[in-house]
Amino acid sequence: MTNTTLKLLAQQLQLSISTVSRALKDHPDISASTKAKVNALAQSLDYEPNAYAIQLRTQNSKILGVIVPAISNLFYDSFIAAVEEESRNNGYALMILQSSHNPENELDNLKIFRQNRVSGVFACLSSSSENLEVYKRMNEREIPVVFFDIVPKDNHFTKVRMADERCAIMAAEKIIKRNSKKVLALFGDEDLSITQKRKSAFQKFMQDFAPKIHCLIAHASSSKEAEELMKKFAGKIQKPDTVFCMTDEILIGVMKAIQELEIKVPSEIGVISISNGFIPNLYYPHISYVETSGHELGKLAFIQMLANIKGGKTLTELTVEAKYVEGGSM
Amino acid sequence: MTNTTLKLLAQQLQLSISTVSRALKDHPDISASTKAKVNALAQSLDYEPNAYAIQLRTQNSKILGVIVPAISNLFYDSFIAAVEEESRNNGYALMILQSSHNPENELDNLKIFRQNRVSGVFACLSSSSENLEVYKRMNEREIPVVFFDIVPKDNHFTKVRMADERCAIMAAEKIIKRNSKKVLALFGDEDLSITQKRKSAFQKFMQDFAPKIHCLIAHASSSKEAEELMKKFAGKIQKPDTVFCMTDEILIGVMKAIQELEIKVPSEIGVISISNGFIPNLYYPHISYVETSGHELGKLAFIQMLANIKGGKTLTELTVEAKYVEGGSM
DNA sequence: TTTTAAATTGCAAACGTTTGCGAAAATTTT
DNA sequence: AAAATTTTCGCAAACGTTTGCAATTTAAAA
Repeated sequence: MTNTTLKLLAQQLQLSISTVSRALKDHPDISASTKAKVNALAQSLDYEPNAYAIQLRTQNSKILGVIVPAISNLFYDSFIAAVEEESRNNGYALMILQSSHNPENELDNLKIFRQNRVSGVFACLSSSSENLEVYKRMNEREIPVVFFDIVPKDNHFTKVRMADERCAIMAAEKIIKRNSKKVLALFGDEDLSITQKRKSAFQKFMQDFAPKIHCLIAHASSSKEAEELMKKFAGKIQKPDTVFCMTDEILIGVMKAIQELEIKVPSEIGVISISNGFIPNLYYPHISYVETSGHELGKLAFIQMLANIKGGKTLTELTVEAKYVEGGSM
Repeated sequence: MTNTTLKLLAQQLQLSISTVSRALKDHPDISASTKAKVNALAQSLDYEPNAYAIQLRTQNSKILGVIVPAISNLFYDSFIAAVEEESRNNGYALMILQSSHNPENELDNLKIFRQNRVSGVFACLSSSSENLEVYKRMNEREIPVVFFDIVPKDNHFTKVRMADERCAIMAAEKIIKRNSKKVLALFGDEDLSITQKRKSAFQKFMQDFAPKIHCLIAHASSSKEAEELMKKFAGKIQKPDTVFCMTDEILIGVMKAIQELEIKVPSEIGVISISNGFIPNLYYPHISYVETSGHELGKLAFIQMLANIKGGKTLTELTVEAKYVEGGSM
């Protein structure tokens, strides 16, 4: 069965295509009676405008692209969910592609976006040492790009991210309040900018406000590594009394070790993490965490995108504030 | 900066648009020398075909739609990830929308898909008692629909899902092998078809092969409910020695209760679940589970989609097999 | 050299919209 | 009743492709 088109409607009504088109969008030039007729027929033939034709004609796709390293990820999926929601409410549809942490895929994805003439793209870099040429090219073509989470240092771009420094500092505050003596602080991959930010803020704050607390800093680039680090340090004579986990991934590893070694939380060890809350709430007691909401970030990103699309360039770096959520682990 | 078009290339090369078009797609009619010239210029002006124009002309969008109840979900996101991967490898782009468990959103989403003339849609029903009219309308318009996971009973549609009965039976087998005396079996929302399938298969198998095992059946429609049920039954005089969790959601609740009550796994209680593995592996010991892979399902769904697009109708219900993954909880 | 065949390219229509502008019809003003 | 105005509508071009067919050029055969 062939789709109903303006042409078809026009023929059946003995009207011109342009009249039908205008009638359907309630153009003042068209009389109420014709509008009624047109709408009625359109309804009954369930006419649905062909998005391609519209986009071709208007050069405005009403489609936004999203690139994430991986869709199945507790943080990104809530980001996506938020962006999707906002998009739908604003008449945009979403095209989502994942780079699988592979810069090559990222290029392919961007190509698809360009070919589909998306109105804008949300991008999370798949690696820190990224070639930003492509993104510059997007900007040249006047396709706004809003970076989120893992953003380039270059400030020719619009960026939204969590207030990473604040997150780390809030966690540090709690650790100090708890009267910890020895803390194990586990961070992620060393050359991720997010790691650097969180780590340096954390270290500085601890240094400045509680120089007596003994701080063990270590990096783990996987859950497994975090688990092993935790086991290693828990085996030492002077065990840490608090452990700080920079991400969910690390928390997962740490908790595995804690469960296996049957260490009591919070009496034997305090645990605090930065997370969106899903993982921390899986355990008993719930793990206390500084909340980084993918959802909030998504909403902020969307606002930025809209601003970019509408009003030309707004090159800023925005952050969303975090808050501390008390579990029972501290 | 305006986008490069065939027209522009043609002008610069003093060729006709059609020649340029053919040259770019390596049409045999065009001489090698012109092809070279055209390609060179296209390259340097980085020409990228306008997908809308192509789609308008060819009536073939190369875009697939996906509707899930929620993107941020451990099962669906791996499904999406798989479909995305396959799609990209086959030259399709993905448009993903979520219904947020709201049939009204589902309708909106389908509308967007129709307007974008997607080549096909993967759909997971947002509620069991769904009005399938819209989907029939999709089929009338020759837009293939492949249902996954939560599928309609009506068999006018192509469906892929987990082999739910087999999953439940495999779990039951393990429970019997373990010499359980009293098992608590927790299922999800009672009127979901997936619940019905898993439950009836489970019950029948237990009845047939181990009628002496005392089976407590209960339903929980949230993690919280599962937690409370678990606590309730663990408080009884005759505690269950094995608990079966139909989904991740239920497992999460059960594990919270188990951790809180400090019940030892597996010595005091055995735990088995149906899951994709992420949640079960968060605990120590790892929870044994029957694996339902969103990834596998995604791949199967994509194959079905391709078949539908290419070769007309193939109305079948396919299932992907499950396998048992030993953790340390049984 | 002429005829025939093959290789190479261009013309023009079509896909389904939107929109500036002009034309016709209906209404109001002189 | 004629002129001026307003309301209502249609024409046609444009967006960037693809593709059947015709036209031209080149090479091969007679």
